[in-house]
Amino acid sequence: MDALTINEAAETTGWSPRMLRYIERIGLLEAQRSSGGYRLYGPEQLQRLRTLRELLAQFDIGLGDVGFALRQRREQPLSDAIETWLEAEPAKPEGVESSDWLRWEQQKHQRLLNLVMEKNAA
Amino acid sequence: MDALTINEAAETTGWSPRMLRYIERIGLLEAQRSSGGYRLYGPEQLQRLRTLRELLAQFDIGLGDVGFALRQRREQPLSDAIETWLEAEPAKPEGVESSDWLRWEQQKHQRLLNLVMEKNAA
DNA sequence: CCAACCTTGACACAGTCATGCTAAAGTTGG
DNA sequence: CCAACTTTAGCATGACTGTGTCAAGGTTGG
Repeated sequence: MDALTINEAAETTGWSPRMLRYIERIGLLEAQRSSGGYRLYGPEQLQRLRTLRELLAQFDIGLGDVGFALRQRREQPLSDAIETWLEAEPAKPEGVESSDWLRWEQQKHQRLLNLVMEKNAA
Repeated sequence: MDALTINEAAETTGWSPRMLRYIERIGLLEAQRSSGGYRLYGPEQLQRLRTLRELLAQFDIGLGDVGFALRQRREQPLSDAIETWLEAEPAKPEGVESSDWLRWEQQKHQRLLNLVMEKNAA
């Protein structure tokens, strides 16, 4: 069972010790602890830390993004809600073409009426 | 076909006109355009805008988070990469208990050796 | 025992996010 | 034609992100 302390781990993974603590703090990867409280990184953790770097660089995303992805996979309702919202998206409002748009605003009255109704409905 | 202009849409959805443009800019929801370039929000868009507000409030997330979710569902490789990375997570390093940790660092020599080897491997 | 390393906490700072507001210029519709 | 509204672009800001660094105080292991 080999395990590196934070500075050693930092050196092998390319992260700074500061960032290793930060990464742990935002819930992305936590290290074992020695009885005295020292963080101890095993080979598996080290690998994951390196992979994480590649991940961020390759797609130009941030730690927060990965953190959010993690949250999504943990909070199903959140994931569902977002999924639902995005689902209604690909429907690029078709069927409303030029001919219709020609009188798109024939009378503001109607629109304002809707506006009011929507207000009351809310 | 009713459609509201940006200020009207802002009023009914609770967003500010500024934010409606911002939401469009980050790719979350785009409105139709009049021949002159005015944004026109249909009932569907208005509903989605309201839903979006609830979504953010209910889970305390930001527009950027939704934007990231959108990006994930569009860029499969990104989604896969993150999924893969997260997958290796639930494995809370089991099998390494007290007894093992008692001599977790019996000799730094071994660890430093590993460190060097890892370096060379990289 | 003690030099070397680690821990948490705090101050710092450039960069991004979410917003507002203003200016210059074009659109709309009565 | 013109008042009212919209568009894009830019400056501004408070809050948060990612990162460094320093201080005071424990841990480790030879």
